[in-house]
Amino acid sequence: MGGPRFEPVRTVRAYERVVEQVEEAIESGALSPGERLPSERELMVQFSVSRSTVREALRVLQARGLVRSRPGDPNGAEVLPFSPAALHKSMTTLARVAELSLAELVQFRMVLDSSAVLLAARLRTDAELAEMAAAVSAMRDAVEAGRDAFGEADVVFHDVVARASGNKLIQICTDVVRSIVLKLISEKLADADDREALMRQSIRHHEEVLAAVRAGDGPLAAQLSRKAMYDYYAGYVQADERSALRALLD
Amino acid sequence: MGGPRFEPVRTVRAYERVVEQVEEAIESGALSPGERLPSERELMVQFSVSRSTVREALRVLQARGLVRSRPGDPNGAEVLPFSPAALHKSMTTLARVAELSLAELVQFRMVLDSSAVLLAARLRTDAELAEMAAAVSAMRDAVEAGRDAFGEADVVFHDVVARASGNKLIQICTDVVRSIVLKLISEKLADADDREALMRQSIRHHEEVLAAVRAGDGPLAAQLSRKAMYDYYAGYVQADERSALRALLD
DNA sequence: ATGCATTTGTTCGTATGTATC
DNA sequence: AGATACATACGAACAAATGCA
Repeated sequence: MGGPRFEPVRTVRAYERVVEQVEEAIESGALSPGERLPSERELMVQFSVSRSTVREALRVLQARGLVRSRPGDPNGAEVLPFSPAALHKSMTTLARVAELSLAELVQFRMVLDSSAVLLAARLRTDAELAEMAAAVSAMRDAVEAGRDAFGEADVVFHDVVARASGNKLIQICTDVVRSIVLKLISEKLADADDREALMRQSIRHHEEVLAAVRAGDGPLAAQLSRKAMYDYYAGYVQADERSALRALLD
Repeated sequence: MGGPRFEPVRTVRAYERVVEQVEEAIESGALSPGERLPSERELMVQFSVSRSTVREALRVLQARGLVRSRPGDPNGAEVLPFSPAALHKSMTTLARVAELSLAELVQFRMVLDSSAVLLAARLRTDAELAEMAAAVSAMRDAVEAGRDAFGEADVVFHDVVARASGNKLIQICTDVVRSIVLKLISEKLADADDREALMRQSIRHHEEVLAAVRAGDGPLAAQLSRKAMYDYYAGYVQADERSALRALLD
């Protein structure tokens, strides 16, 4: 018994070894955003692989949002600054192939947004509070202005709240999930005949949340936030899924 | 003024068009998990592109977790069932390049886990409740048994709770973020000299949460869950970041 | 502003190891 | 065991695009 415990040898493709090394260099900070990778021909020398292999590796790194290469650029592929694009892509794919329902996405938003506003109520700066107030004010102006302006001001409000939460992960996920939800119901949003009533109700809700944040009452702000999102989106989710959303209300 | 609003022409690479079409086929359900793509040679005919272009497209699809190709497989690339691997990968990358702190990750776990338990308290089935109880029981047995057994039983408990929440997105994100956190502190976890005391405290907390779930008291269960996670992880996060964690406690 | 050299995007051909029948 | 079809990997070539002198 005992003896050396051999591990199964997984054949690792050549392009993967290239990806691993470059990825490690980027994530460890040895390569910073804005810097350039060597040219493809230079890489094939350094890694002792063919150009095809180098290119397959670059495609993977590009798909992960780490680099970008342009034809003719004599400087080689560019190391990109962080972007949630890759996360966005994989979560969008997830939503489709895992067949996430609109209710699940909205519920997730309720969780994230209410948590963000709970934290923001306790951690926000005065400057951030002013930004939130300005966003709500912009929402009021937008009721009669343009059709897009209202949605944009709404996004700004939630962005400021997410930022004020102090948690970058919450901020990023909030942004990603919101854009997925908005894309899913973008067509329905347009032809709502009671659009103006919905907007005025939404503004009222935002004012209440803002007041709670100003007062530093996190739990109240969170509760109001969940209620506001429920009221705004409940009409778009199937009736039999609304109960799951209501389970988050107090 | 006015006139047609021209859009900038972005040159789209050949391999991208291939990716788009295959991706669309998979996400729309035209291609189901287990099914096979045509062979590379067949694909180059159908898309009228070269072998290299086909291969670059396949690498991207593989990086997104949609297909897998093996050498010698006479059937061509396999369409994979959904897996959160791609989401896991991009969130791990995010954690490194966006320099997420342990505190932010733990805070995110507190948000997700407490929301899951809140929902589970209201939506769980009796069978799921029994699974949770069994997991806590396994944690008790594991205190003296193995060192890994405790952690595994703990994972099982939270998995059941996440599943009982009825929200697949919460379930997946909970799983992804937990594995990232555990990886970050895996080395520290081993050499805690007061390990047994921590385990007994954790079991006590889990029993309380379980009781609240059984009683259907969601808010209480959520509150206990946040407190439990704070007590368990606070020692690992930097002192100046603990206040952000406490902002989530009531 | 105009070439020029270099790089990427893409194609084609070939050789090799491997899985399946 | 052999034949077949496949993916992996290499190398050479051409077109298009870019940056620089």
